[in-house]
Amino acid sequence: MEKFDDNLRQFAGYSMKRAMSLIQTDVNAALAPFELRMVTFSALVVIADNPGLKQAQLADALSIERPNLVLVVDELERRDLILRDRDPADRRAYALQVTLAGRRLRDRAMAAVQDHERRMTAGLTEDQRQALIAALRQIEENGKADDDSGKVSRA
Amino acid sequence: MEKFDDNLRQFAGYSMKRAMSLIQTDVNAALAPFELRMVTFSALVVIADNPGLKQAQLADALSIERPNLVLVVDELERRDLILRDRDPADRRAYALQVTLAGRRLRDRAMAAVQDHERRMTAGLTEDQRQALIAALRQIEENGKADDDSGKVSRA
DNA sequence: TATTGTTATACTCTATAACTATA
DNA sequence: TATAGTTATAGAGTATAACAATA
Repeated sequence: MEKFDDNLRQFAGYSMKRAMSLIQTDVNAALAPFELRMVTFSALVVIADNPGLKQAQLADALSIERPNLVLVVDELERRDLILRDRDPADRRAYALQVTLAGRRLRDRAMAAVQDHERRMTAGLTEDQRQALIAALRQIEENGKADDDSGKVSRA
Repeated sequence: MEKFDDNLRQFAGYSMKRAMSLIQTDVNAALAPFELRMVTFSALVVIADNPGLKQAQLADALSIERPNLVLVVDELERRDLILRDRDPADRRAYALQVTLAGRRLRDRAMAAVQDHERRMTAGLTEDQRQALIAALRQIEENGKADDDSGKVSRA
């Protein structure tokens, strides 16, 4: 049963949209006990791994627009998980730092997300999981290349 | 450069979100000449492949909520790409049918989406592309199973 | 002039409750 | 009472323009 969409299943994007929707639901449930969402978790991890990062750099790393990042950083700062140090060399910019509480929450959330990953990729071998991630990165590279060439030809 | 998010790259969901965002942009650009979006294209294809389908069945097949499907079907009907036949056996329901114009537009849009698929999966062998789709379907099954068990234990 | 962070805003996607007409 | 389609609405997520402070 449920083969109404057979013709769409030839497209990676179609299955990806469906898989992504379920992953989003599952990871948000996994992060709910920590009052984190996918984007706040991602920001927390990247800040912890890259002390002194500026907001613009973080937005670029996570591929989100700067205005949308402001509320994410606000939320992490309000909960004392990170702090906004002033960059002495450039007083416009913040140097983002994780706090001890932030590091501890990240560790617990990271374990929960790893559980989530194991749940969602159950039935795949580790090789298959790595091949999946590699294929997704290839698509990302292809998409970025198209994006760039579009920008260049428009410019 | 740009390895700020190395720690997040171990998660399929993280790379998937990034790949999906670029796919969405690219497929919408590919469908723009036909004034279709991903969801209207998908609905058109499934209706064409399953004449007489009811809206509730279509919503279920595409995993979108019934209220959100209404505007999608409205749009396709307004453009005379599909029509809403009344089901004589159940006067509450519509039997959705593709029109000749709808079939023709679907054919042209399908070719454009196949081009898009080739562009986005460039650099992958056909085996790798098929493995990607299989892995995504496995994740979808895992996510559905979790979803269901959640519902059961809550019920 | 250009850039950092910010505000305001708008548009899409998604989810739920409640209605109507039929069953 | 349950279901098909609909309406209204609210919440995310995402994108752009424009501003103040600083470079």
